[in-house]
Amino acid sequence: MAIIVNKEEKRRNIALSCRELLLEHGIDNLTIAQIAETAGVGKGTIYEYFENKEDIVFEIITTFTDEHQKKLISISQSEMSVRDKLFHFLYLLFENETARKHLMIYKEFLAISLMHETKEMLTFSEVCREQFITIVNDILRSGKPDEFIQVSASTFVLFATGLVVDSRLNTCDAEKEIHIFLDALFKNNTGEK
Amino acid sequence: MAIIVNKEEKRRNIALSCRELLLEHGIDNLTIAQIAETAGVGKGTIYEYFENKEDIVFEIITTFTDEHQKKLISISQSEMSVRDKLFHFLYLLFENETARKHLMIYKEFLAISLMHETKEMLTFSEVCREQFITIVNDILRSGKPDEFIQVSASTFVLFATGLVVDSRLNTCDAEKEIHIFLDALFKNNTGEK
DNA sequence: TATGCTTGACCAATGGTCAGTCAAATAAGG
DNA sequence: CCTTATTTGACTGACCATTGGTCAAGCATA
Repeated sequence: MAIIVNKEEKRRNIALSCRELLLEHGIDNLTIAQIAETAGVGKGTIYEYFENKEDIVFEIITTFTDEHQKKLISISQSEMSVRDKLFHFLYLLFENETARKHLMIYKEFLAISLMHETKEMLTFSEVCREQFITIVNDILRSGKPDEFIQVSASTFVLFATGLVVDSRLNTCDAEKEIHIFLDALFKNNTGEK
Repeated sequence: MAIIVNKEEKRRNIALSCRELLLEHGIDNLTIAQIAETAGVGKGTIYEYFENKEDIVFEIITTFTDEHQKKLISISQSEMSVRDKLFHFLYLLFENETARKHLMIYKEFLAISLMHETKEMLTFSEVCREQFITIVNDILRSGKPDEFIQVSASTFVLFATGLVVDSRLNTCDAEKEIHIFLDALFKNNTGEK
């Protein structure tokens, strides 16, 4: 017999070694040749571990979303008020330069996912959505009675998606829009007419 | 002198002749060769009237969005209640097979726009967003006093964008989500705690 | 004839393939 | 236990097909 490599691990390692490359070039300007070179393997080897280009990009993006999820959960479990938690949940992708790079990657992932609705893409997106909804529900339930607001987590997540997409426009200031959204929710909740 | 053609008109005609082609194949599986053949011109001619592939797709999509805008305005000017207007505003892209095809096109436009943030794309998206906001504001203002709800038009449009994107997922039932969203807005408005 | 529209052969870039090579582990032979 | 042969999975990069985009030549009309 010959060498047996851990396919999963190597797959992950190739992905990890190309994170910076993806941040620098964006999905569309990333070539397989670059990926192979950066990972230090031949072009053919890439196709030993990945189905196609999407598959690689997908794996790299997963390394980012894993990080993002952890941060969201840490926000959910923090000691902030419900409103502050919700704000940071939404604002996490905008709060600094690094976050904005991740936002860019996430937008490009959405782009691919919208254009080629492959089964893997959809499944992954569904899982992410479910996780987001779970986290928002945790946040909503974590509040004291006077912090209770009446809004479905799924509505919240839809707003978040819209924010990611439309934040590319100059006329859409993410921070401002989040505050407007939250103001509406919390103001309506005070019972005023 | 030789023939002088109306560039704008020919551009538009090429776009119009390729609407079905786009609906059938989707953006990514649409080739310039197909476009040229369908439009009945040589491949080189395409580049006489369009900068690049995006530019063509963009023009075709414009023929769809123009239609969509008109329908939205007609909803805005109808005699429905504010809630019904808002519902149809959001549900317009989901209500039948034809609409869903347009939805598909719009999603692919978003995909392109997210991946290549060219100046033209952004400008076009900004204009659309402004128009949507104007229409929603018209709807909100058209209500009788007892229909008044406190929500910013931009929040509404962000939700709409999120809905377009996430509607590709099985776990996101557009009609249901719209009702949940509107329920929250109109329920909160009754002043209950 | 002059002008400018039209064309399709051609080019470059790139995602993906595959026949061949390499090297480690095992088997066989002494 | 050492040496050699063999097997087999990993790896490679030249090559292929597709396709977006170019351009020199041709064509038709005023």
